Amino acid sequence: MNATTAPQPSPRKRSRGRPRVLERQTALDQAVDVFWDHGYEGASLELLTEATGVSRPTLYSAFNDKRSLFLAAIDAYEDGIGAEALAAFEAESDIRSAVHAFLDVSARNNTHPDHPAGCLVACCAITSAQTMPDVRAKIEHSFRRTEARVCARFEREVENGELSSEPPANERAKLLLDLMSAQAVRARAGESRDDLLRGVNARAAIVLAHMPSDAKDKAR
Amino acid sequence: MNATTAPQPSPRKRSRGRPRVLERQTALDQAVDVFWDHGYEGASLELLTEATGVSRPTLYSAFNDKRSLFLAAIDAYEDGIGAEALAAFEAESDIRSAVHAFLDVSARNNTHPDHPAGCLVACCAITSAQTMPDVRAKIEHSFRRTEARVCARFEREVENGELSSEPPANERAKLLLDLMSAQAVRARAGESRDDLLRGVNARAAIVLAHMPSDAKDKAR
DNA sequence: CGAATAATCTATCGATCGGTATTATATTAT
DNA sequence: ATAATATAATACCGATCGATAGATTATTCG
Repeated sequence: MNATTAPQPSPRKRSRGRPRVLERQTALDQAVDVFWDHGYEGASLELLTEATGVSRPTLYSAFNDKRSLFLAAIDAYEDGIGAEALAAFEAESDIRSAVHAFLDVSARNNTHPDHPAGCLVACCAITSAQTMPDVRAKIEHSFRRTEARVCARFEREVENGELSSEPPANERAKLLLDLMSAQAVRARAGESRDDLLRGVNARAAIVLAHMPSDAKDKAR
Repeated sequence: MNATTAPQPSPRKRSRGRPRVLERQTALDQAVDVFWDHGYEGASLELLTEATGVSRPTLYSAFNDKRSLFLAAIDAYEDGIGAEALAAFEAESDIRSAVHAFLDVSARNNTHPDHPAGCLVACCAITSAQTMPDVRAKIEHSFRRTEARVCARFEREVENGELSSEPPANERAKLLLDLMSAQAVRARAGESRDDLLRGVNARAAIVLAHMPSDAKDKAR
């Protein structure tokens, strides 16, 4: 769970003044789609207020400025859509199903009709990584975390004898994340949902295959 | 070779008026770095004129507007830095060396100290793919082309008996491009040149390995 | 009922955006 | 020289940028 900005008590305490109409999470979800479509620089306050349905000052009272809103939107994405692939991965008991589910959910989210193509993090925030150090740190942390969780699972499966110890679990985890990133790029470049889904089986097989990291191994 | 805008006769004909100081290719190379750093929306005319060293109207006389300049910059990138990995791939006679060179050059370009991190196409233009259809088309075309060239080479190697026919050459090609995209994302997310280069051997081995696309194949 | 409080919106800020009309400058042709 | 021509820079355009001051509205407390 991320806590970049102040929390919002769930059963909101009846307080004195005018009742709040801005629902933080809802507004964030709308903002996510705007940033996802246009990137940070391309997401104007006009687009953001239009999408969230609240005025500029209301948005600024909840989030400090556009930059903070962007960071909060990245968190919201990572806690929501961005977390689904890993959740699906961890929900499967069979490692083959788990890898498949990870890529399948990822592919579907990258081409979901209700959202922009690709991945907010891999396709949009990544652009801002060069100029906004905290965005880069956020992306790096997110990748590291997912990779660590996947790696841990792979290590368990090696112990269970379900996965070969070669290549090492951490390399296998890196590979799975690489293929996730690549799917996002492909989706953003226009690859259709069907095409992407057709590739899931092959990608899952690659991740699960026994592939010695020793480059001298014969390929023929 | 791309020809989005008017060509510039190489031994420029001595013409009547004031001699031209703007060197199209040089200006484009500078513009590439600005877009690469800031993305399309973040690359202001002020940054672009500062980088190219010419004034706004001069830039507009050579390229029609910011959008056209961006498209031309993408072309310049693809014809230059973006073409190096494929060139290195095709320059190697041994397929193992070729795959390694492709990933190695790609990794080095993604972390070159003289340029922004990552890849202009995969990390910056990709953001604009959602809002600028011709950018998306350009990316798609570029990917397709590289993939086709790699695929053709793989097919030849299968005929030569240097590569197994399973997985099919086109899947192997897709995989190599996926790993290239993933390297770009990783570089942009902050992965160091050394870390990236350390992964090249493993990635090359994955591409070269015999990995049946049949998902039922045992992974243990 | 006011008074106090809190959240909202209208209207507007200066700065910067992409883009251009105009003028200045450097060359060749006559 | 002077005219013709081509390129470049100065200065500025309206529009939009992110951000905010101040007025407005809706609620609770006394």
